[in-house]
Amino acid sequence: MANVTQQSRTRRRRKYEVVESALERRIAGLLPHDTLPPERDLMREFEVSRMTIRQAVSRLVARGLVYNVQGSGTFVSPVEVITKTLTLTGFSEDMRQRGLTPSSRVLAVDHVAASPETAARLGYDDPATCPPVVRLRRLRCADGAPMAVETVEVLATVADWSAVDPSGSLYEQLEGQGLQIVRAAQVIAAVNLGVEEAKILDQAVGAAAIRVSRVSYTGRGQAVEVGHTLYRADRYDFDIVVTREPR
Amino acid sequence: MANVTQQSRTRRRRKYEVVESALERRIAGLLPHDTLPPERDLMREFEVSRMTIRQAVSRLVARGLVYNVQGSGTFVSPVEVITKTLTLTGFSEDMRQRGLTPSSRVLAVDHVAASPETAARLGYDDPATCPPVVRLRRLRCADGAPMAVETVEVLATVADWSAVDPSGSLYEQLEGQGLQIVRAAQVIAAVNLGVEEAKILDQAVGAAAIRVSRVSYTGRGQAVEVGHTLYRADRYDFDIVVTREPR
DNA sequence: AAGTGGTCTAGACCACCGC
DNA sequence: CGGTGGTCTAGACCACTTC
Repeated sequence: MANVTQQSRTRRRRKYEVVESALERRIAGLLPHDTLPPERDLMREFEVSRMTIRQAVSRLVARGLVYNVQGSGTFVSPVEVITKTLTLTGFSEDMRQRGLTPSSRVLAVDHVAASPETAARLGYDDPATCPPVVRLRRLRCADGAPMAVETVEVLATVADWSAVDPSGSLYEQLEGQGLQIVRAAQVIAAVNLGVEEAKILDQAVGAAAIRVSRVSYTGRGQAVEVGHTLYRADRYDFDIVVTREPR
Repeated sequence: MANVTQQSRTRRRRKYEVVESALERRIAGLLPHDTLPPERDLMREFEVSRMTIRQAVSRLVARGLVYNVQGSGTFVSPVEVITKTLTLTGFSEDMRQRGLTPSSRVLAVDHVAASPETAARLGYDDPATCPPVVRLRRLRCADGAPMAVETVEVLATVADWSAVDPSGSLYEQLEGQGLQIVRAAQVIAAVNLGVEEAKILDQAVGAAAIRVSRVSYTGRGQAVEVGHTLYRADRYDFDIVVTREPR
């Protein structure tokens, strides 16, 4: 059967993953500012080295579940909401996280040459060297009501498009084909809706809207997707968590 | 002299910091997708253990300067812009990063009891138990022109307010007093400007604006500041980098 | 002084990539 | 197959907090 690089199913569970999820379950039963056992105790309990414990704990710190105080201990974070958003999600995943049901109406789907602007955003200095793109324009709805108008352009060469359903979650389908998008640069701006956009979104002309422009990259830093999404401001806001030091 | 917990000036330079900045300089002279030396070579070069090398490299990966490919090597990332924003910055720092000169006009500064809503956002279930706050409302300008209206409320108990200049960078001054804000939850929304706001920002009534609401936390997860900032949409956008997996 | 997390060493084996 | 990054061990000393 298929071609796609098979990522070994049921691969060995990393020890730090075992410790991490065990601690996560334990944290769920604790109160804010409760103390976790010292790392040296956890070593004995899980029968692993201290570095493995520290890797597990540091992942929990990065996720905001616990915090360290040097010379004192490791403690449960008081804010649980804080792990909300910061991760790259497509519209469908985003809506499901918010407890809404996503749906789509496909407005246009084309297989076209990349415009000079798109080519530039994808990192091609010379537009002629840029492969064609699949251009998809969709009205995205949540619980049946219009939420956003989205335009995405993906390098046609990175996926098997005959297997893609344009009304479903693009990110999830691309991931299923082995395309790993790891990072995206987004620009969030506020705009007043124009006549056409207002009509599509069932809003008044001039109503405020959130415009998110995006360039997505693989782990190797190759840009594979550009897009922009125009959200109804009365139904959508953008939750992020920012940190002072870069991790 | 002062009280503040003095964080040892000129503390010992960590070995991984030395390696990190040395590699950073080297990367600056390389091209995208160029190969970094293998970790075992770097061990010998810097005369440190492999774990120290890996810690330095992993920080560069987290910052987006390089990427790893298992079984192959470590390579220079093609996108340099990508380390732009994601870190928590105050207005002054933000503007300087964008190459603009920040200034302020103080509209109001009060020492008041926390409103029930503010107390709730700071994590106090019972407003009566919440300490008073210092409330500061400012017009923020960039290169002399209005950019944003900002309201911040900080727990009065966490700083020595007699030493704070309300027209300067609040975050930097609080940090100078030893108050470490590590993380903030932000909600970004688009709004249409009302009459009063429009006048202050020198915009038309109904013009789109970006509204950022924020709750800031220390490393221990204690909320110490709430605030919201209203930016002119024609002069400001919000650049962030999101990752697929939380670090 | 004792206990904690932070840094660091010098090894080892594994999983994966490219030849 | 050799070389690479990914994981893991069993220690050590340091910096800091708490008593």
